[in-house]
Amino acid sequence: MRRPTVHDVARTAKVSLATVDRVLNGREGVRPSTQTRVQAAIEALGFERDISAANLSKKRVYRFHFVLPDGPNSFMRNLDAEVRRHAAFALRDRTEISVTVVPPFDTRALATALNGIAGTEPDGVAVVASEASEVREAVAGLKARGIHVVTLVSDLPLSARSHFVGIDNVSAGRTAAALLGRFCRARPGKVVIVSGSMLVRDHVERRLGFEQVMASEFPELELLQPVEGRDQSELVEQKMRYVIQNYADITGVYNLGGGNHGLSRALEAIPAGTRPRVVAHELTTQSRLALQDGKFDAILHQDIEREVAAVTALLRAFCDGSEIAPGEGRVRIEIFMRDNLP
Amino acid sequence: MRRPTVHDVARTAKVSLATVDRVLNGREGVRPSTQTRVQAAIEALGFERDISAANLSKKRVYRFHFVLPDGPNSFMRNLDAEVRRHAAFALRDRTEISVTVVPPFDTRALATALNGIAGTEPDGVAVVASEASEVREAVAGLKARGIHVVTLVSDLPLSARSHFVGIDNVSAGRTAAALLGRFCRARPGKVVIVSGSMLVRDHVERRLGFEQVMASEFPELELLQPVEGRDQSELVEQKMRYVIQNYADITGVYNLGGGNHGLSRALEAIPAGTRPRVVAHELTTQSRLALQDGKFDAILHQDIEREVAAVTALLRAFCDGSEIAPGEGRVRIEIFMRDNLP
DNA sequence: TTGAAAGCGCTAACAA
DNA sequence: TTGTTAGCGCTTTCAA
Repeated sequence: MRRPTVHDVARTAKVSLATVDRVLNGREGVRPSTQTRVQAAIEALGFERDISAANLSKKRVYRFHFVLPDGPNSFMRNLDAEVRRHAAFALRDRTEISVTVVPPFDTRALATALNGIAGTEPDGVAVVASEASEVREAVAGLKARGIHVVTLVSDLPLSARSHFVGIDNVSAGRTAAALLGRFCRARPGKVVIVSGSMLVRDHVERRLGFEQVMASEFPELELLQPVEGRDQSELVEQKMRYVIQNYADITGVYNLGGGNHGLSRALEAIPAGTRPRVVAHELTTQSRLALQDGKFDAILHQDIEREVAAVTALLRAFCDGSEIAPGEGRVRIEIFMRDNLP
Repeated sequence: MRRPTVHDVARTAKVSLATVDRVLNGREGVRPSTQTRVQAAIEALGFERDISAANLSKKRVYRFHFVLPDGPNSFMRNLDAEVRRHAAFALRDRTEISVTVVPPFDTRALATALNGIAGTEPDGVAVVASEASEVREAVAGLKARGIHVVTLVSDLPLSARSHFVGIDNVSAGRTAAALLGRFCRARPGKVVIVSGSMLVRDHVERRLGFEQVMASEFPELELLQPVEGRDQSELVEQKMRYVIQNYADITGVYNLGGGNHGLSRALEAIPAGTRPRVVAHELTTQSRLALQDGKFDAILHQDIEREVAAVTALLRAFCDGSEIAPGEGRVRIEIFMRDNLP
């Protein structure tokens, strides 16, 4: 059975193609009675419009702009690379993607960048957000000009952003605690959190989740004051060396931000047999190595490919004014250990 | 800049559209010299064919058939449901999907079913394989008729199947051991493997991987003789009750097959505080409940949605004779704990 | 071996 | 308010 086309609908409703098209696209200039007739025909035939044919015909081009943090953070560099990879791919779907990078943890620079791209009039913007009112205002400005904004990886709630794409970071923190807590039960002691910056929401949320579960399920483990490494390997290494020197019974480490390489190096100060259990975030060259040589026990990961694909799908949907499936943009938290590395 | 179309290529190469199309699709009847001229034009313009326009034009219909195990196994029922859900979706891509179910662990019935669908002449077949020579022969028969076969979830190596879609099951077993071993370190004792059937390859491989890592990394944990539950809750429950009664120091359980609900019920015979750590497979209603109430510690999962999508993508690629990306069809092993449930 | 022309399902300018 | 018609980029007869 051939699936019904606009022609079938037109014939059944006894109207022309153009009228069917008007009804289909909710354009005006159709008498209500005709309207219902066409609707009835659509229902009766179970007609569903062929999206690719529609796109081909309207040769609409979507222009999206990504704003990502600059700097050496491997996760962000991977994200950047994936966006550019995806850009080539998206061209086939009439989607042009451009990218700007801005200094990390610099809310002023981020806001300026966002205000700047308004002038290029893209159809949509994706941004790795930092928490600040100036950033919120910039997002509001874009929205006011009819440019849809989606936050990526780190959210900006209570702003004009239309959607968030990323993992549930509270849940990620809780999962880290569930793992680390179980890993450490054999040897109770102190647990260290390494964070990047409390300026970005994903880090705040991970810490929150981690502390929730630690307190309720593993009260025998003592949490030390978090170490702020600003996602910089050198800083993380230096601060962790200090912590390691000052506390003998560190049994677990949760790095919820970047700088895995620094953490990995700092751990070398401890003899292999007595190192703490380690849970960290994002699978990168360095964290993979650490997993393989046994320095890290588990990595929580977000699937960048899915995220970038979700961003463009969402932005396209916003541009078309089409329905967003609930949970769209929510990416699962993946857990990698040495034996299930992809 | 507009992206180049077949018209541009034709104009540049000074040939007609039809000739460009012949070159593009590798059809014969083009003089080598013309061939190169067209190729040159394609290169020069950086032409890339618009796939959706091509599909629209050829209105080719792909007909794929899935053969899945019948029975109460929740994972298989979910798989079945996902295939049917995907079928509706795939229609938009001119892909018609049909499904047959066959009794589980019955290689004769499976072979008969495979031989039967050859008559309906589909373009491709996806099958959850069982290990048997009659099944291999049936696959060879399909292949001989030009019908591509992809194995799904459980593979059939050394057969005429063109590809496998699923997780790396050895790796899954290893991961289960890496988790369970770490979880059990606080309380050394005996570990039980619950399997479905050694007739299906995925179970064999999981067991292999699990035993590898247990032996090399956690020699202090003693593995009991595996319990065969044939993926049936009642059987798993009954056999596990027996094991629990006979061994006091069971510290870990790995269920690599179905019947999670039975396992869950059997565990209730043990006081909550002293229950073993449990790792199982596949997120279903029952295993989710067990995770939530703390009976299970972790679930290894395969993303059914991805798998079914990969199957159709692969079968389409085989039909079109197009390139298969290396690693295509390989699905990541996901780990779920209570706190990262989707 | 090559080309002209019709058509896939949908949209949009223009005419009525 | 409605209809006619010419495309979008590609494929595919059919004829040359």
